[in-house]
Amino acid sequence: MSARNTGVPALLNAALPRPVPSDEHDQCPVTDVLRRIGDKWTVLVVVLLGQRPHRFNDLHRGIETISQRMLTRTLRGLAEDGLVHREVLPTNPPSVEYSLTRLGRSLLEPLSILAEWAIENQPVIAASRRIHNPPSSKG
Amino acid sequence: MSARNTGVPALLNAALPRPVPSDEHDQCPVTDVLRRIGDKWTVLVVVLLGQRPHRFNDLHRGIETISQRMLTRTLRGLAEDGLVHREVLPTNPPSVEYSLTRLGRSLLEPLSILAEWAIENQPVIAASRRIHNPPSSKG
DNA sequence: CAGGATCCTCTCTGATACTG
DNA sequence: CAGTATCAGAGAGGATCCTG
Repeated sequence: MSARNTGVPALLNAALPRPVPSDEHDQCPVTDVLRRIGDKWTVLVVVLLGQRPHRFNDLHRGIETISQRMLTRTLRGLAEDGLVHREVLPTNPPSVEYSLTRLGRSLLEPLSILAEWAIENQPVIAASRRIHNPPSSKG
Repeated sequence: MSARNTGVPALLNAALPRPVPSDEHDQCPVTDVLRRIGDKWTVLVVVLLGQRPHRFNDLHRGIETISQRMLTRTLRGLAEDGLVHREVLPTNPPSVEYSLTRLGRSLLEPLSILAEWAIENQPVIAASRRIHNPPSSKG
């Protein structure tokens, strides 16, 4: 019970002592990461690649509702950040294999913790939404 | 070294056994949470409220570059999900105090872990981006 | 003080068609 | 197979003006 029982984590508490860094917010690594994994498909792709490497159409079939365009963009963004490794295999026709880098795999841990929180508190959040968005206040 | 040394967290590994839940992805609580905190201001507001309760213009001044519109929307979303409590104080003119709920405070923990990861790996990510986005491949 | 209403811009996302 | 290019719609985000 060292850091587990800390109500307010030290890291977030120590930061932001000023009125408002303004442009510092744009360059904040936390904001940066959140905006990358906060899109529609990134996390799902990361999780799938966390299970095993995938080829492009392998992922495409694996997700079904994702468009090639978004899959391409998602993989591109992940590769650009060094979370995913893209390797062209010398087959015929050429195939491309995507896999998590060490950095990408390391993201799985904090992600799983957040996922655990989300799953655990889903009912509370859903209930709160129902209260604030009554289906219809009596008909 | 129970869960700390696990390369791939059990939670994420156990999930998604199927080809692709498709609509299940839209209702996934993890995706849901990520899309809420993945926007531009939510996390910053949560962190500020994690330090102490704030009034509306208190937050507005505290962030500076946020528009009233986005601050309103952000607080609204957070209150709707039950992460933030909105209380109208009987002052004249009326003031409104925002504070984290217990649910909101509980989010600080997983958030700080992700923040720690982001800060720790920021240099690697930035370096990867520079490699993939050369400022100009020589003239 | 704490917003609401309106207008505008940009990005995300998706559907479709085409290519090496 | 693994993409690229283009078009179109929805939502995020911001600026400005107005209100109780």
